[in-house]
Amino acid sequence: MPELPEVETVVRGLRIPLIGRTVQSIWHDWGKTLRTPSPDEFAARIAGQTFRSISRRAKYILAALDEDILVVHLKMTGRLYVVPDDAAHEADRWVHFRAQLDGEQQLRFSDARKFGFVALVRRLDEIAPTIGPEPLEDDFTAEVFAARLRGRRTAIKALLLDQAVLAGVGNIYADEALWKAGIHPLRPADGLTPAEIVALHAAVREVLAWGIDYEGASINWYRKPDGTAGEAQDHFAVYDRGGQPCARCGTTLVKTRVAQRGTHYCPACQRVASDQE
DNA sequence: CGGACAACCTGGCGGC
DNA sequence: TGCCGCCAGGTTGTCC
Repeated sequence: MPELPEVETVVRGLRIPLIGRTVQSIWHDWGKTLRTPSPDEFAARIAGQTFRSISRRAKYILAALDEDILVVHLKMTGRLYVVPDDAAHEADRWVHFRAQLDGEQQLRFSDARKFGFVALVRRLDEIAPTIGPEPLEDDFTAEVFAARLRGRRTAIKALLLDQAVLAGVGNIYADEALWKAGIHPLRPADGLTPAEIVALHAAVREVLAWGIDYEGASINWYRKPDGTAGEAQDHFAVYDRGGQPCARCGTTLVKTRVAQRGTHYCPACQRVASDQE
Protein backbone atom coordinates (compact mmCIF):
# COMPACT_ATOMS: atom_id res chain seq x y z
CA MET A 1 0.00 0.00 0.00
CA PRO A 2 2.05 2.87 1.12
CA GLU A 3 4.52 4.23 -1.38
CA LEU A 4 6.36 7.53 -1.28
CA PRO A 5 3.25 9.76 -1.51
CA GLU A 6 1.40 7.82 1.18
CA VAL A 7 4.38 7.79 3.54
CA GLU A 8 5.02 11.48 2.91
CA THR A 9 1.37 12.24 3.70
CA VAL A 10 1.61 10.33 6.97
CA VAL A 11 4.77 12.22 7.91
CA ARG A 12 3.16 15.58 7.20
CA GLY A 13 0.05 14.62 9.15
CA LEU A 14 2.02 13.59 12.21
CA ARG A 15 4.12 16.74 12.51
CA ILE A 16 1.62 18.74 14.54
CA PRO A 17 0.36 16.00 16.88
CA LEU A 18 3.74 14.35 17.48
CA ILE A 19 6.49 16.95 17.64
CA GLY A 20 7.10 18.13 21.19
CA ARG A 21 5.38 15.10 22.74
CA THR A 22 7.41 13.05 25.23
CA VAL A 23 7.21 9.25 25.37
CA GLN A 24 6.29 7.83 28.76
CA SER A 25 6.01 4.11 27.98
CA ILE A 26 5.37 1.64 25.19
CA TRP A 27 3.19 -1.42 24.64
CA HIS A 28 3.14 -4.10 21.97
CA ASP A 29 1.40 -7.41 21.42
CA TRP A 30 3.29 -8.94 18.49
CA GLY A 31 6.96 -9.74 18.87
CA LYS A 32 8.04 -9.02 15.33
CA THR A 33 6.49 -5.56 15.39
CA LEU A 34 9.44 -4.39 17.50
CA ARG A 35 12.29 -5.00 15.12
CA THR A 36 15.14 -3.74 17.28
CA PRO A 37 16.40 -3.46 19.98
CA SER A 38 15.01 -6.00 22.46
CA PRO A 39 11.68 -5.00 24.01
CA ASP A 40 13.31 -4.22 27.36
CA GLU A 41 15.98 -2.02 25.87
CA PHE A 42 13.48 -0.38 23.51
CA ALA A 43 11.23 0.56 26.43
CA ALA A 44 14.08 1.77 28.60
CA ARG A 45 15.71 3.89 25.89
CA ILE A 46 12.62 5.58 24.50
CA ALA A 47 11.07 6.55 27.83
CA GLY A 48 11.61 10.22 28.55
CA GLN A 49 12.68 11.14 25.03
CA THR A 50 10.82 13.89 23.18
CA PHE A 51 9.94 13.89 19.46
CA ARG A 52 11.90 16.68 17.80
CA SER A 53 11.19 16.22 14.09
CA ILE A 54 9.70 13.78 11.61
CA SER A 55 10.79 13.04 8.08
CA ARG A 56 10.85 10.36 5.40
CA ARG A 57 13.55 8.45 3.54
CA ALA A 58 12.26 6.17 0.77
CA LYS A 59 9.28 4.47 2.46
CA TYR A 60 10.71 4.72 5.98
CA ILE A 61 9.17 7.12 8.50
CA LEU A 62 11.86 8.71 10.67
CA ALA A 63 10.58 10.22 13.90
CA ALA A 64 13.60 11.80 15.55
CA LEU A 65 13.77 11.85 19.34
CA ASP A 66 16.41 13.47 21.55
CA GLU A 67 18.92 10.66 21.13
CA ASP A 68 17.30 8.03 18.93
CA ILE A 69 15.17 7.75 15.82
CA LEU A 70 11.88 5.86 15.88
CA VAL A 71 11.84 4.24 12.45
CA VAL A 72 8.54 2.90 11.14
CA HIS A 73 7.90 0.96 7.95
CA LEU A 74 4.25 0.52 6.99
CA LYS A 75 4.88 -2.23 4.42
CA MET A 76 1.50 -3.26 3.00
CA THR A 77 -1.11 -2.49 5.65
CA GLY A 78 0.52 -0.31 8.28
CA ARG A 79 -1.08 2.79 9.75
CA LEU A 80 0.50 5.30 12.11
CA TYR A 81 -1.44 7.96 13.98
CA VAL A 82 -1.85 9.89 17.21
CA VAL A 83 -5.10 9.77 19.16
CA PRO A 84 -6.24 10.66 22.68
CA ASP A 85 -5.76 7.93 25.30
CA ASP A 86 -9.46 7.20 25.37
CA ALA A 87 -9.87 6.75 21.60
CA ALA A 88 -11.77 3.51 21.04
CA HIS A 89 -9.59 0.48 20.44
CA GLU A 90 -12.47 -1.35 18.81
CA ALA A 91 -12.22 1.08 15.92
CA ASP A 92 -8.92 -0.50 14.88
CA ARG A 93 -8.35 -4.07 15.97
CA TRP A 94 -4.96 -4.32 14.30
CA VAL A 95 -2.97 -2.05 16.64
CA HIS A 96 0.23 -3.86 17.62
CA PHE A 97 2.30 -1.01 19.09
CA ARG A 98 1.47 2.01 21.20
CA ALA A 99 3.65 4.74 22.66
CA GLN A 100 2.05 6.56 25.55
CA LEU A 101 2.73 10.27 25.19
CA ASP A 102 2.29 13.17 27.53
CA GLY A 103 -0.84 15.27 27.07
CA GLU A 104 -2.98 12.11 27.25
CA GLN A 105 -2.13 11.18 23.68
CA GLN A 106 -0.99 7.90 22.16
CA LEU A 107 1.01 7.12 19.03
CA ARG A 108 -0.48 3.93 17.60
CA PHE A 109 0.88 1.59 14.94
CA SER A 110 -1.69 -0.67 13.33
CA ASP A 111 -0.88 -3.41 10.84
CA ALA A 112 -3.39 -6.05 9.74
CA ARG A 113 -0.83 -8.12 7.89
CA LYS A 114 1.99 -7.72 10.43
CA PHE A 115 4.65 -7.10 7.78
CA GLY A 116 5.52 -3.65 9.10
CA PHE A 117 7.70 -2.79 12.07
CA VAL A 118 8.96 -0.12 14.42
CA ALA A 119 12.60 0.17 15.38
CA LEU A 120 14.64 2.40 17.67
CA VAL A 121 18.04 3.24 16.23
CA ARG A 122 20.66 5.98 16.20
CA ARG A 123 20.88 5.91 12.45
CA LEU A 124 18.63 4.55 9.69
CA ASP A 125 21.46 2.58 8.12
CA GLU A 126 21.53 0.30 11.15
CA ILE A 127 18.46 -1.41 9.73
CA ALA A 128 18.02 -0.24 6.13
CA PRO A 129 19.95 -1.47 3.13
CA THR A 130 21.43 0.84 0.50
CA ILE A 131 18.75 3.21 -0.76
CA GLY A 132 18.86 5.12 -4.04
CA PRO A 133 18.25 8.85 -4.58
CA GLU A 134 15.06 10.61 -3.52
CA PRO A 135 13.19 11.23 -6.78
CA LEU A 136 11.68 14.56 -5.71
CA GLU A 137 14.96 16.12 -4.57
CA ASP A 138 16.45 18.80 -6.80
CA ASP A 139 19.66 16.85 -7.29
CA PHE A 140 17.78 13.92 -8.83
CA THR A 141 18.29 14.95 -12.43
CA ALA A 142 17.60 13.02 -15.62
CA GLU A 143 21.37 12.48 -15.87
CA VAL A 144 21.45 10.89 -12.43
CA PHE A 145 18.53 8.68 -13.42
CA ALA A 146 20.19 7.70 -16.69
CA ALA A 147 23.38 6.74 -14.88
CA ARG A 148 21.46 4.42 -12.59
CA LEU A 149 19.83 2.62 -15.53
CA ARG A 150 23.02 2.25 -17.53
CA GLY A 151 24.12 -1.32 -18.09
CA ARG A 152 20.98 -2.74 -16.57
CA ARG A 153 19.22 -5.10 -18.91
CA THR A 154 16.33 -5.89 -16.64
CA ALA A 155 12.78 -4.70 -17.25
CA ILE A 156 12.41 -1.00 -16.53
CA LYS A 157 9.48 -1.65 -14.20
CA ALA A 158 11.60 -3.97 -12.04
CA LEU A 159 14.22 -1.23 -11.71
CA LEU A 160 11.67 1.42 -10.80
CA LEU A 161 10.59 -0.85 -7.95
CA ASP A 162 14.18 -1.44 -6.79
CA GLN A 163 14.76 0.84 -3.79
CA ALA A 164 18.51 0.69 -4.36
CA VAL A 165 18.01 2.29 -7.77
CA LEU A 166 15.38 4.86 -6.81
CA ALA A 167 13.76 5.55 -3.44
CA GLY A 168 10.07 5.38 -2.77
CA VAL A 169 8.46 4.17 -6.01
CA GLY A 170 6.13 1.20 -5.57
CA ASN A 171 3.81 -0.78 -7.77
CA ILE A 172 1.12 1.83 -8.30
CA TYR A 173 3.30 4.79 -9.15
CA ALA A 174 5.61 2.66 -11.28
CA ASP A 175 2.68 1.73 -13.52
CA GLU A 176 1.41 5.31 -13.59
CA ALA A 177 4.81 6.75 -14.47
CA LEU A 178 5.41 4.25 -17.29
CA TRP A 179 2.00 5.03 -18.78
CA LYS A 180 2.62 8.76 -18.58
CA ALA A 181 5.98 8.36 -20.29
CA GLY A 182 4.57 5.99 -22.91
CA ILE A 183 7.01 3.20 -22.09
CA HIS A 184 6.19 -0.50 -21.91
CA PRO A 185 6.98 -2.00 -18.47
CA LEU A 186 9.04 -4.85 -19.98
CA ARG A 187 11.45 -2.63 -21.89
CA PRO A 188 15.06 -3.40 -20.91
CA ALA A 189 16.26 -0.39 -18.95
CA ASP A 190 19.46 0.08 -20.93
CA GLY A 191 17.48 0.10 -24.18
CA LEU A 192 15.63 3.32 -23.39
CA THR A 193 16.55 6.27 -25.57
CA PRO A 194 17.83 9.47 -23.94
CA ALA A 195 14.51 11.12 -24.76
CA GLU A 196 12.61 8.29 -23.13
CA ILE A 197 14.74 8.51 -19.99
CA VAL A 198 14.05 12.23 -19.80
CA ALA A 199 10.32 11.57 -20.22
CA LEU A 200 10.31 8.82 -17.60
CA HIS A 201 12.31 10.91 -15.17
CA ALA A 202 9.74 13.69 -15.47
CA ALA A 203 6.84 11.23 -15.27
CA VAL A 204 8.11 9.64 -12.06
CA ARG A 205 8.39 13.04 -10.42
CA GLU A 206 4.99 14.14 -11.69
CA VAL A 207 3.06 11.10 -10.52
CA LEU A 208 4.71 11.15 -7.11
CA ALA A 209 3.98 14.87 -6.76
CA TRP A 210 0.33 14.46 -7.64
CA GLY A 211 0.12 11.46 -5.34
CA ILE A 212 1.22 13.76 -2.53
CA ASP A 213 -1.16 16.50 -3.69
CA TYR A 214 -4.05 14.04 -3.45
CA GLU A 215 -2.73 12.85 -0.07
CA GLY A 216 -2.07 9.30 -1.19
CA ALA A 217 -4.05 6.44 -2.64
CA SER A 218 -6.49 4.56 -0.41
CA ILE A 219 -7.09 1.45 -2.50
CA ASN A 220 -7.53 -0.68 0.56
CA TRP A 221 -5.73 -0.18 3.87
CA TYR A 222 -4.00 3.15 3.65
CA ARG A 223 -5.38 5.97 5.77
CA LYS A 224 -4.03 9.39 6.58
CA PRO A 225 -3.12 9.97 10.24
CA ASP A 226 -6.50 11.66 10.74
CA GLY A 227 -8.21 8.43 9.68
CA THR A 228 -9.57 9.66 6.37
CA ALA A 229 -8.82 8.28 2.93
CA GLY A 230 -6.53 9.83 0.32
CA GLU A 231 -7.88 10.65 -3.12
CA ALA A 232 -5.11 9.65 -5.52
CA GLN A 233 -6.93 6.42 -6.45
CA ASP A 234 -9.60 8.55 -8.16
CA HIS A 235 -7.00 9.84 -10.59
CA PHE A 236 -5.16 6.74 -11.73
CA ALA A 237 -4.63 6.37 -15.45
CA VAL A 238 -3.84 2.63 -15.42
CA TYR A 239 -3.51 1.13 -11.96
CA ASP A 240 -6.40 -1.28 -11.29
CA ARG A 241 -8.00 -0.20 -14.57
CA GLY A 242 -7.46 -3.31 -16.68
CA GLY A 243 -10.31 -3.69 -19.18
CA GLN A 244 -11.06 0.02 -19.20
CA PRO A 245 -10.19 2.38 -22.06
CA CYS A 246 -6.87 4.22 -22.11
CA ALA A 247 -7.47 7.91 -21.47
CA ARG A 248 -4.92 8.79 -24.15
CA CYS A 249 -5.83 6.49 -27.04
CA GLY A 250 -8.97 4.58 -26.07
CA THR A 251 -7.36 1.15 -26.35
CA THR A 252 -8.42 -1.34 -23.68
CA LEU A 253 -5.91 -1.35 -20.83
CA VAL A 254 -4.28 -4.67 -19.96
CA LYS A 255 -3.36 -6.28 -16.67
CA THR A 256 -0.46 -8.71 -16.64
CA ARG A 257 2.48 -9.67 -14.44
CA VAL A 258 5.95 -8.13 -14.54
CA ALA A 259 8.59 -8.81 -11.90
CA GLN A 260 5.99 -10.91 -10.07
CA ARG A 261 3.77 -7.88 -9.58
CA GLY A 262 0.38 -7.00 -11.00
CA THR A 263 1.13 -4.63 -13.88
CA HIS A 264 -1.27 -2.38 -15.78
CA TYR A 265 -0.50 -0.70 -19.09
CA CYS A 266 -1.82 0.38 -22.46
CA PRO A 267 -0.76 -2.07 -25.18
CA ALA A 268 -1.08 0.60 -27.85
CA CYS A 269 0.59 3.72 -26.53
CA GLN A 270 3.27 2.27 -24.25
CA ARG A 271 6.00 1.42 -26.72
CA VAL A 272 7.61 -2.01 -26.65
CA ALA A 273 10.63 -0.78 -28.62
CA SER A 274 12.29 2.57 -29.05
CA ASP A 275 11.94 2.43 -32.83
CA GLN A 276 8.25 1.64 -32.79
CA GLU A 277 6.04 4.51 -33.59
C1' DC B 1 23.64 -9.33 -12.52
C1' DG B 2 19.06 -11.31 -13.07
C1' DG B 3 15.07 -13.89 -12.78
C1' DA B 4 11.99 -16.92 -10.30
C1' DC B 5 10.01 -18.01 -6.13
C1' DA B 6 9.08 -18.55 -1.27
C1' DA B 7 8.33 -16.28 3.10
C1' DC B 8 6.52 -13.07 6.27
C1' DC B 9 0.70 -12.58 7.58
C1' DT B 10 -4.22 -11.44 7.23
C1' DG B 11 -8.31 -9.80 4.99
C1' DG B 12 -11.29 -9.05 1.07
C1' DC B 13 -13.41 -10.52 -2.92
C1' DG B 14 -15.19 -13.35 -6.67
C1' DG B 15 -16.87 -17.82 -7.85
C1' DC B 16 -19.52 -21.84 -6.98
C1' DT C 1 -24.33 -18.24 3.74
C1' DG C 2 -20.23 -21.00 3.47
C1' DC C 3 -16.01 -22.55 1.75
C1' DC C 4 -12.05 -22.07 -1.43
C1' DG C 5 -8.77 -20.15 -4.05
C1' DC C 6 -6.68 -16.10 -5.40
C1' DC C 7 -5.13 -11.46 -4.91
C1' DA C 8 -2.97 -7.53 -2.40
C1' DG C 9 0.41 -1.17 -2.28
C1' DG C 10 6.69 -4.25 0.37
C1' DT C 11 10.98 -6.35 1.30
C1' DT C 12 14.36 -10.03 2.02
C1' DG C 13 16.61 -14.23 1.24
C1' DT C 14 17.72 -18.31 -1.50
C1' DC C 15 18.61 -20.91 -5.49
C1' DC C 16 20.13 -21.50 -10.28
